[in-house]
Amino acid sequence: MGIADDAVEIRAHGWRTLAAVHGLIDTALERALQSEHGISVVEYTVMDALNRQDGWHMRMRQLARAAALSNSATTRLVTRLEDRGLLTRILCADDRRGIYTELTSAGMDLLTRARPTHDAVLHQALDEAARSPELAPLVGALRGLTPASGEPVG
Amino acid sequence: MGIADDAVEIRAHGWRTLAAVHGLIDTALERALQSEHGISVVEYTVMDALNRQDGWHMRMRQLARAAALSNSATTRLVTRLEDRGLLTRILCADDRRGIYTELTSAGMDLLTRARPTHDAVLHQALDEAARSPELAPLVGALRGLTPASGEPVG
DNA sequence: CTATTTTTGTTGCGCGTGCAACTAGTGCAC
DNA sequence: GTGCACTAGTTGCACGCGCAACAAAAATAG
Repeated sequence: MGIADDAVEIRAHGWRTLAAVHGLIDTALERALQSEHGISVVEYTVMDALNRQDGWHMRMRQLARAAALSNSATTRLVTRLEDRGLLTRILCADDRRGIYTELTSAGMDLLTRARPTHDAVLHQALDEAARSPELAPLVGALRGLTPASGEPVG
Repeated sequence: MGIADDAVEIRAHGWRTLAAVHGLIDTALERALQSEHGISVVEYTVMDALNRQDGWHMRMRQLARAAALSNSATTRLVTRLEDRGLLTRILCADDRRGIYTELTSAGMDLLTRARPTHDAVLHQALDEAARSPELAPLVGALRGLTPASGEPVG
């Protein structure tokens, strides 16, 4: 096996590890957020992204990128949250194609209530992943990432 | 903001980054594998896991863990692949609850054809992720993981 | 041996998703 | 101005998913 083959295998291994850790955390968060607050992980992610803008609006397209969702899924997710009164659609005046979304106060309340659950479960899931010899290295690397570097994901 | 709050924020940031990279790669792989070989990422993952056992059987439960799937999803995924002649169910004699699964030669062929696509797209997606300042650190950390340490994910 | 609990895999069901096709609005060429 | 390409968001549709309930086999208790 040559150097090039090694690189391929390292990438594949890294991807398997990444997917495993992601699945572990995602499943844990999904169950906790769903049972305790009636929202899914993507819904939490979108609301958190909106709140992170601190009063700023976000377009559907940005939301789609922030949540790694397709356009259609984003449309329906926003519709769902709007029907529940957690956010509002705001037509943009200068570009009549664009639609801004904004958290309502009810949305912020729910987010505030859900955040402790989210953070606790995330903490717990990471610890559990770190207990697996296969996943521990990635979890360790994750802890080294600093929020300071780079731009927000959305 | 205290030290504890920093830890919470670092975890949340790491998780957002992880999810973003995962989504990027997963979407790219999904499109490529689906259009070029007619299989999904999970299907490829399962077949790859089976092949990795090198002639060994795997039980449904192991497959479920390896692919981060529920029991029901695993049942249907195996049924799908079996209907396409890519793998076979093998009843286990000593434990009549257990069901082993094994790749057929057709399954191995398809896997062999799909692997170059998978590896190339993975390479490309990682490079694209590395171009984002926000995601680059994690991609770099991923390259540092070595396949030698630890046990297989399943 | 019989009763209970646990494990393994399968099905009914509702729901969220991506893709493709579509409508509506913008920007550019000329 | 008119025509054309592009972007933003929505809808029809088929499909895979998780959850809960289930059947069957094994392990454990008495």
